[in-house]
Amino acid sequence: MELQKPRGTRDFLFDEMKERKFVENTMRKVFETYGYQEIKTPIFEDLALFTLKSGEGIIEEIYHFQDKGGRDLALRPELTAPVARIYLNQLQKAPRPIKMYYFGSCFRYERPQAGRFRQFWQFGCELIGGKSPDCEAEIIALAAHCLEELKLEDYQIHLGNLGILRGILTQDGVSADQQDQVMAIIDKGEVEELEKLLKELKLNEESKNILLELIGMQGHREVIPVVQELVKDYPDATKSLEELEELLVMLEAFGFTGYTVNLGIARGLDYYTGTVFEIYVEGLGAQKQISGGGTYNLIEIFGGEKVESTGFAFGFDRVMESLKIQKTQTPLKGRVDVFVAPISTETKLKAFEIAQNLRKNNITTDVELVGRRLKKILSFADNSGARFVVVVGARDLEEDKITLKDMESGDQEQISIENITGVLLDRINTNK
RNA sequence: GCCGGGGUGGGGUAGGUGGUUAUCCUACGGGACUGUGGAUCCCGCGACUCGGGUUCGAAUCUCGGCCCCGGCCCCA
Repeated sequence: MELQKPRGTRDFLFDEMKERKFVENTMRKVFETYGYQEIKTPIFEDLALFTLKSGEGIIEEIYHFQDKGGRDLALRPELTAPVARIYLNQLQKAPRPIKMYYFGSCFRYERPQAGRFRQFWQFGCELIGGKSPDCEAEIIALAAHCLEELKLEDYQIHLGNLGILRGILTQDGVSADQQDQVMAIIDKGEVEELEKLLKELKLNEESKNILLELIGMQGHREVIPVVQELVKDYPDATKSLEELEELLVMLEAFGFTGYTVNLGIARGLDYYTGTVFEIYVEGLGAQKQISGGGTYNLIEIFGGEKVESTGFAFGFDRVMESLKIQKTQTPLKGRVDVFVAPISTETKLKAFEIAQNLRKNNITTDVELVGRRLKKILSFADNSGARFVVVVGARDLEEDKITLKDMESGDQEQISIENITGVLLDRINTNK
């Protein structure tokens, strides 16, 4: 094998592409139902767009290069930053809230493993300039709606609010930088290490215990009063908790109650502020998360005026994998509905004419281009998934007719050329 | 960057203690069958991941690269 695709990339063949397109189109439909409009941003951007947000360390994981003008560019590792850039460049004065969605591939220089590739796709959205928790409720409902529409069965949507943990830390005088450290460890779920760090930060004993209790807290509505009691002496945390409670009430109105409240969600990113959520599917290997999002403050980091935004993205490849392991069927259509088969070279031109006529009537049609004998054509047509074959032979043509063969039943009949389109449209539509 | 398991025709595989022409299934092309498919039979096409080493001789043993699978790190 001389020519290989780069490490961590994939080719998608016909059937897989059909499945991916089905999922893509389903998501598109749902996002648009909620009033989102699609945007497309460049595959590469200034490297600075990504380092600004995530620090220089991230360069290790970015495909970056210099172009011939010496500009430092990068293949985008994610889509939130480009969307924030678009907002700053062109949409600051657009009527709010702004709802946009995107679908595109991102690139990260990482070691490939289950559910992790060097080129991968994200399908997501951003809602800029709305109000929490209203936006969050709608977005979570949207995410759940997508999965429902895709008929994915087993998944868990976990909700949390970073303001609760941060509220406690702030009140105890833990600086923002130190808080980020704490959140990072919570995100990893390493309790012992967390205790160690909290001791170093000289957090008071009571706050420490509350914090440790909170991050293990998971459940439905009933955890709210429990948390309320725990944080009652922390006004900021209490305020965030109220926001979370409000979110749950709103979610009910949006018709979604299948969530798990999980205060241990921290997200790896520093710019998330309040509500966060993640969606998990079991059995995906080390990468069980198929989606994540929340409310963040990225635009301010980029130097814009403070405007709240909420967003989330599906790891598209992981959604595909989830559907696969849960054996969810996506409809697979054949390549064409009709195959036009000339019996000999004498009838070839007539066959082209007929095929073209069908196509102009929106019937997916293939016509023999290899000059094979009829037997082979029928076999090939069958493999193509064609439901009908139009056999074009000299004998029929003398009467201005063709033979229409139904590949499922094997039945065939003579039909006059002028009626083919009508007959086929009729049968294809009633057969659906 | 680290650890473990792998890599044989287009796809799926057998062989692995070194030794003739590398097995089988499938797909593909042609024919038996010059206007009727998914059946049968015949023929054909086509592979040891790459490079070095050991050896009279390597798909097989050995070292390294590349790639795949899984895990660690990381995960915007």
